[in-house]
Amino acid sequence: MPKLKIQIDNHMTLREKIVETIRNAIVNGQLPAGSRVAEPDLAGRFGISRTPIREAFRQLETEGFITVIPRKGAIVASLSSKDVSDFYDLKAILEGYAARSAVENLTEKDIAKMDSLNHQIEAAVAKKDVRKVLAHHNEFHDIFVKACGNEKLHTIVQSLVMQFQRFRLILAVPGRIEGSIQQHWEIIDAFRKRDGALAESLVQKNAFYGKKILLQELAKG
Amino acid sequence: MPKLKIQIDNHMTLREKIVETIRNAIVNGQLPAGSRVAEPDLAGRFGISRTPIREAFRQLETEGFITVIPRKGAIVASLSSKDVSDFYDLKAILEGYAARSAVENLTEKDIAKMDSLNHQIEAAVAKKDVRKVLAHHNEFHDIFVKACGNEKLHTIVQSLVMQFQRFRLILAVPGRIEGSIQQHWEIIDAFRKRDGALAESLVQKNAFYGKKILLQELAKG
DNA sequence: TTGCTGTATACTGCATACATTATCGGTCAA
DNA sequence: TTGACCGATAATGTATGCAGTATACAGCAA
Repeated sequence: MPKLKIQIDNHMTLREKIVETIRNAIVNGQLPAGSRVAEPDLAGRFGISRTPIREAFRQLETEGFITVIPRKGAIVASLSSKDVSDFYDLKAILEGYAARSAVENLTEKDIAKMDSLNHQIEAAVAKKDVRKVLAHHNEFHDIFVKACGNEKLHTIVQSLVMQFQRFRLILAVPGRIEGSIQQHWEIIDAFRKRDGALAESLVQKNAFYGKKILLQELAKG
Repeated sequence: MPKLKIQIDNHMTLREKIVETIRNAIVNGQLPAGSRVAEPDLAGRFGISRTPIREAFRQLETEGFITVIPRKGAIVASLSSKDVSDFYDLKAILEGYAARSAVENLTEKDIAKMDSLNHQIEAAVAKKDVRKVLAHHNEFHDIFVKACGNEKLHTIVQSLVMQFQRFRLILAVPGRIEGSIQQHWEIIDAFRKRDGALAESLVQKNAFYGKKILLQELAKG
C-alpha cells in the first residue's frame, strides 16, 4: 500500500506558515511598503509566541521583503524606481539567456502549454481578472526559465519576480497588456522554429517593454 | 564636536556574529559539506543560548549555506558538479553584462586599482598564498561588477561567489592561475580602450576558463 | 507657542523552560 | 544470526520571562 506514504510530512512548521502568510501579504499589497511589522502584534494576531515570528523575520529579511533595523524593528522593504529598473535589466539578461538555452530542451508539450497559457491570459484580461493575468504570465515565463536547465538561475529569477510582484499588479493596465500578449505569440513562434537567438532577443524585448510601462506608471502616480 | 558620533552603534547582535562565524567556517572549509551542525553543540561552544543560533540558521539557510530538514537538523549544503557548472554559467552571464555596462562608468582610478590588484595576485602566487590570491581575484572582479551600476546584480554575484568560494580554493593550482592572470591583463586593456563588447567576451572567457579547470580538478579528486 | 527633559511604555535581543519528535541501542522472537 | 519492536536519549520546535533600549507623551521652562 504505497499510497499511504503520500501526504506524509505535510507538517509545516509554524515559521514556514508565517513566512508564507507575511510574504503573501506583502506581495498582494496588504502590507504596504514602509509599514511597520511588530513581533508582539503579529504574535497576538496569529495566537502564537514571538519565537517563530522572529525566525520568519530573519528569512524574510534575507529574501529582501523586509528591512530590519537592530533594536528598532522591521518595516516592509521599499523599492525605488531604480530598483525596478535594475530588476527588469536583470530579468532581461537572465530570461534572455534562459530562452536561448531552453530552445534545445523545450518539448512540444511545453510549447503547447505556453500556447494554452497565453490564451488563458487573454481570457483573464477579458474578465479583468488582474491577479489571474499575472499568475498565468508568470507561469508562462517559468516554463522556459525552468527548461534552460540551470536551477540556480531559475531560483534567482523566481525570487526576483516574487519580490517585484507587488509592483507588477499595476502593470495590467488596459491597452498595455495586449502588447505583451502579442510578444508572447512571437516568442512561442521562435521556440517552435527552435531559433535561440530570436527567442533571446524577443524575451529581452518583452522585459524592456514591461520596464518601460511600469516606469511610466510609477512616474504618473 | 561632530567626531563623537562616529563609531557609534557598532553593536553587532549575537546573531550577526554567529552568521559570520559559521559562514566563514563553511567558506574556508573548516565545516565540510555534509557535516552536521547541531544547535546545542554550537550554543555550548560559543557559550550562548540556542535562540541566536537558530536565527542565524534561518539566514544561512536562505543564503544557501546550510540545508535544514524539519525536525531533523541542519547540515552544510553540498554542491554537485552540476551546481559548479551552473554557477560558472551564471557568473559568465552576469559578469559579462556587468563588464559591458561598466565600460562607461569605470574611472581611471578604478582601472589603475585593477592593474595594481593583478600585480598583487602575481605576488601572492609567487608566495604560494592561496587565500590572498583568491581575495585579490575577487576584489578585481568586484570592481567592474560594482561599477556596472546595478546593485541587485552586484549583490547576487557577491552572494554566488561567496557560496562557491570553498570550491575555488582548489582552483589555485600551479600552472593554471597564470592563465587567469593573463586574461585579467587583457580585460584591463579592453577597459582602457573602452571596448564594451570585447570586455564582455573576455570576462565570459575568463569564467569559462575557471569552470573548465575546476570541473577537471573535481573529476580528478 | 516652542523647545527641552524626564518618565512611562513598548518593543527588541537573548536566555531559559517545556513539548514533541527523531535517533540509537538493546532485548526478544524467529 | 537476523529482524522487529520498544524504551532511553538527545535534538528540534515553541512558549515564556527578563534585561536593555528606543519611542511617545506629559510637564516645565523660555
